[in-house]
Amino acid sequence: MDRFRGVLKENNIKCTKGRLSILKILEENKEAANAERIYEKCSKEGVKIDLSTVYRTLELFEKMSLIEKFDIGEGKYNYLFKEHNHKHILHCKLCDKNLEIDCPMPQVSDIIKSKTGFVLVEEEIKFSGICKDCAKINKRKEEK
Amino acid sequence: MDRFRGVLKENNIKCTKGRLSILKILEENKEAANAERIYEKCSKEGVKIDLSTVYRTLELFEKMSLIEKFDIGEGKYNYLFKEHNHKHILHCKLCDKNLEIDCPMPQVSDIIKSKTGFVLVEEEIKFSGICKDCAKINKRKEEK
DNA sequence: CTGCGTGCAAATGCTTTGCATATGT
DNA sequence: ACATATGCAAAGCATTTGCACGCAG
Repeated sequence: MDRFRGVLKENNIKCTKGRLSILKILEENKEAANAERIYEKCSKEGVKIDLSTVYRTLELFEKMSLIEKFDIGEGKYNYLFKEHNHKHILHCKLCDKNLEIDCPMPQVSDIIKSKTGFVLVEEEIKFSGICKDCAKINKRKEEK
Repeated sequence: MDRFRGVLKENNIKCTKGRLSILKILEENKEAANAERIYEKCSKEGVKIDLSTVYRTLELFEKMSLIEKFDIGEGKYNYLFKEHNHKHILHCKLCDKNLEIDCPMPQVSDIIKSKTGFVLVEEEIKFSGICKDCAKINKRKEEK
């Protein structure tokens, strides 16, 4: 349990029972969970906490890069402890610049799962396109 | 303009000024648009219509498979005229069954665009995983 | 002791729905 | 004429925010 205290201290986050409990729950969870689910788990562990506090805590953890928040559609979000996160490269076809983004697959994966019950275990993706800056330049050319 | 009347008739949808206008706007739009944007375009064309009617019309068109509704996160949706829609195969690694889904890339694309300004123009994806039925069987095995 | 964290209630923003009226066929 | 489409206002729902009080450092 002191491990979690340490994590919070390292990130200059004040220790409170709620935050410790949420951190623990997130760390133990392999799968992404939503605020409600985390709220319920807190209750089960006897930690009385308000749902709004759960949201605020998750927001804080995300800002501190302890977890990743991802949008699963319908205005809902899941939260996942950062551990095996990986990135993707967006390669601009015009300027050859590379831009790094968090892997968007957890979202796709969750969407597909909720709609079809299909669980993705493997995927290969290659992204390429046109970056913001090049898009601007392109637009200017078109306007001439 | 009669083209649109025809489309509605074919689908047994009553013709109203609002529906015609929305169908026209959708057909002319290359990019996916949200209800608000469609509502604004109606107004610009002098078609007075309520936002709730726009939503109901979009819901109807989607049910009739004239358009595709896709979730772009934050509880928001975009609508796209069906024309160049393509599908993907989900291949189950356990039973070898194939499941067809609408390409999830428009969503990913819109999400990436809104967050980074990067416009995807090309992607290669290969999905494989475990289908609903096999997941069930697997679970049963684990429980033993 | 002081500022940050919290509970509670109310607000938000997009979308959906109920109901009385208007409109297409 | 009759069912169905529409406008208006109000409800839904996950998430966010304002405010007064409470607790960690």
